[in-house]
Amino acid sequence: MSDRLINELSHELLHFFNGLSSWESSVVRNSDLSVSEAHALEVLGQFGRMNMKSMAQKLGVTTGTTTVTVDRLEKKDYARRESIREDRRVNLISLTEKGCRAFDEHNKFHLTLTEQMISALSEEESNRLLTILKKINSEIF
Amino acid sequence: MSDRLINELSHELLHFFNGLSSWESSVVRNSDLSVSEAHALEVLGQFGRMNMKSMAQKLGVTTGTTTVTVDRLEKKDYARRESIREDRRVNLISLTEKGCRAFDEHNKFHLTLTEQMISALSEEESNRLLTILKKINSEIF
DNA sequence: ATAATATTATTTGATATTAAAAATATTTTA
DNA sequence: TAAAATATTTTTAATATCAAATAATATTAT
Repeated sequence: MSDRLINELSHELLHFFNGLSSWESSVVRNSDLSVSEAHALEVLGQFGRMNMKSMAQKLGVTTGTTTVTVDRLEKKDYARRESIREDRRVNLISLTEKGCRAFDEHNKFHLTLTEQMISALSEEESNRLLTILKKINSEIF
Repeated sequence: MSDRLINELSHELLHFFNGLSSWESSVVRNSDLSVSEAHALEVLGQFGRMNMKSMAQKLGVTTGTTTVTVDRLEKKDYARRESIREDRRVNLISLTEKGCRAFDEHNKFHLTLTEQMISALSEEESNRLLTILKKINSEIF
């Protein structure tokens, strides 16, 4: 594979990633949530109710850290803990009404950004991008 | 533009972004640097010597935060401050030898990831991805 | 059934990181 | 030169993180 392609692509990917990052953090800054709280909200919104351990795994942090994050989300009424009969050690975490609304709201920002991107591309290119991302996501991430 | 395309693309973009994020943070965790230090190193490596203000802008944080980050990079001998005659308020920040090596090292990781992505795609798709990213980067980010 | 082991979540103590405000230093401009 | 603008540092308070210890509960082996 040509070095030129690798280098250029790496450079554009970095630019793209940095663009997404600063866009995301400006959205979060304008919200009621900290970065880690927002991340937790996304995970809960996307994957639904889950216990602390798998939440910690999805977030890539320890369960201790997750406990603190969930405490804060609970205090702000974005999430709740529920215990289950089958295993009294376990807490299932899920979004409250308010949490769901915040997740939807956040999602709208994502959709808006996606629309912006699409409008910079032809319809054919947009479809190609979708195909390409699906491949990369399923094979690498 | 079709809702289906927007939704799917948004979803894949989020997945892609999360994949990149956790990949990046695992690389950083295995290094001598914190996330913000690594970010600063990237900016300095990519854009070269600059003053605190423009560095803060590139990083998307305040100059106060940047001062602290540069302090740490300086202490670890990754970066240095240089003053200039023309304006004694100004410090120009640049990478040391060690900083340059770390930047190159970090860059190698990026190239490796890029190669992985390319190997999941056909040559045509890789070129298409480059074209698409260039468009998005120049028009949106 | 009991004892040993494993799992899940929380708490604690120590650092690291961050943003924002206040203080200081310097340059530019009127 | 005095005032305004700019750049930086310091300080403060909030947040984030981890590792280790603890508590509660489940599971497994004897």
